[in-house]
Amino acid sequence: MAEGSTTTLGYAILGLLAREALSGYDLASRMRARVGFFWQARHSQIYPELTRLEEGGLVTHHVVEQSDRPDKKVYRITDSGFAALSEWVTEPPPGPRAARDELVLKAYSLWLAEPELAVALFRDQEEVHRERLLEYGRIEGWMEKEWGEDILRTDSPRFASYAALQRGIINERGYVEWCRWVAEQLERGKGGAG
Amino acid sequence: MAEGSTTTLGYAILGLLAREALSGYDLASRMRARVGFFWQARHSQIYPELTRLEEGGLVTHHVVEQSDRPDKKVYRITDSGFAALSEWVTEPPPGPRAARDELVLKAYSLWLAEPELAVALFRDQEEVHRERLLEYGRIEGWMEKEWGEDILRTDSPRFASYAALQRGIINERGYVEWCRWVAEQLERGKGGAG
DNA sequence: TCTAGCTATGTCAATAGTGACATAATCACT
DNA sequence: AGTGATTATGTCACTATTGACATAGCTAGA
Repeated sequence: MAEGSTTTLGYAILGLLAREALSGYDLASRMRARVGFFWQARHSQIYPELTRLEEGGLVTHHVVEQSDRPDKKVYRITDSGFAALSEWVTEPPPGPRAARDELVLKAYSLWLAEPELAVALFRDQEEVHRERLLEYGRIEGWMEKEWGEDILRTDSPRFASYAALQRGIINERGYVEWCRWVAEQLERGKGGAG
Repeated sequence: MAEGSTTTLGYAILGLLAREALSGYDLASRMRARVGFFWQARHSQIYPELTRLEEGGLVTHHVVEQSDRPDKKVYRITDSGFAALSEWVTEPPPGPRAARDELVLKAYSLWLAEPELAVALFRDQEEVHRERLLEYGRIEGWMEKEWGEDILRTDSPRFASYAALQRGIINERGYVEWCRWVAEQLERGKGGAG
């Protein structure tokens, strides 16, 4: 039970429920779209975690009957859940371990690759991240237009959403830059130096 | 035993063994230092994985007897291992799932935080990433000085190391920028807008 | 009526990763 | 002789995550 504490996934769920009450199904779609660019989870992870959170007293649920679609369990964060989340937010994240990135791992062995295939890979990834950057830019524009000054009101969830999005934008910008640089080196290279 | 394929961790290990023969212990320290900024693994994961790689015929080992310290098993990549690694390198990484980042997750719930504690967290993280950026910059300078033109020879492991490091540098630069921006918003904010 | 698709909730086996435990050789120092 | 650090290899229990399987209600269109 361990009242008042949970896993990182638990805090991700609480972070969403702190804004609005949601079903497991809705949480799963939020995890794909909204929060998905820095934390992901499948419904197979979410449903059991909701049970644990409820056992720990951090969320409660009630069944909502629907006529046009199947009934659902809507989960709501408790005072205890708010308290746990608020405490966790300012605790320093553990260790200096950086993120795992498979493309960088591939780059580390890139000297073994067929040059044409390597260029194709990085041009392709450049495009993937450029698309994602554009998508984030669209969301940013929407937030600025729809939310106005709220995005700078640091005690509002809108600021928090905007801040998280900024990390995504900066990250994708850097990723595009890197992919392009690698591709250019490979194109220029053709095996020889300068 | 599924000849010629392995897990991502397996390719990380092969990527190191493609450059030099190493013991499990040495691999573990490389995983902390060299490759550690984009892929990490404990020795408890590495030793079993080496066994699997050997069963799959991708690596072999021989025992090296040492007088000044305990004996060790030195692992060497096989032709089959080189082939598997070379193929994997240019395969597009799966899915569009971005990296998990706990600090961004915290940012998403930052509206619930004590403002002073939130500023402290992001100033602290800014410093952490600034330090890491400086460290990467030192390594970059060392590579450029020691390796010269080799870092642009795209069929050399030195280029591959340099390219992977570039991702780390760009990433940390962006991370520092973001932390600073968040901290500034929080300091300026004090709960009100603009 | 049948089908496809979306909403909705769950379980389960397998893989990936962490942290603790366990053992042992060797060296430097006290 | 004892202590602590480093090198060296391994196991084990637990947690985290994925992908497949399973079920079912409801709607819209062929």
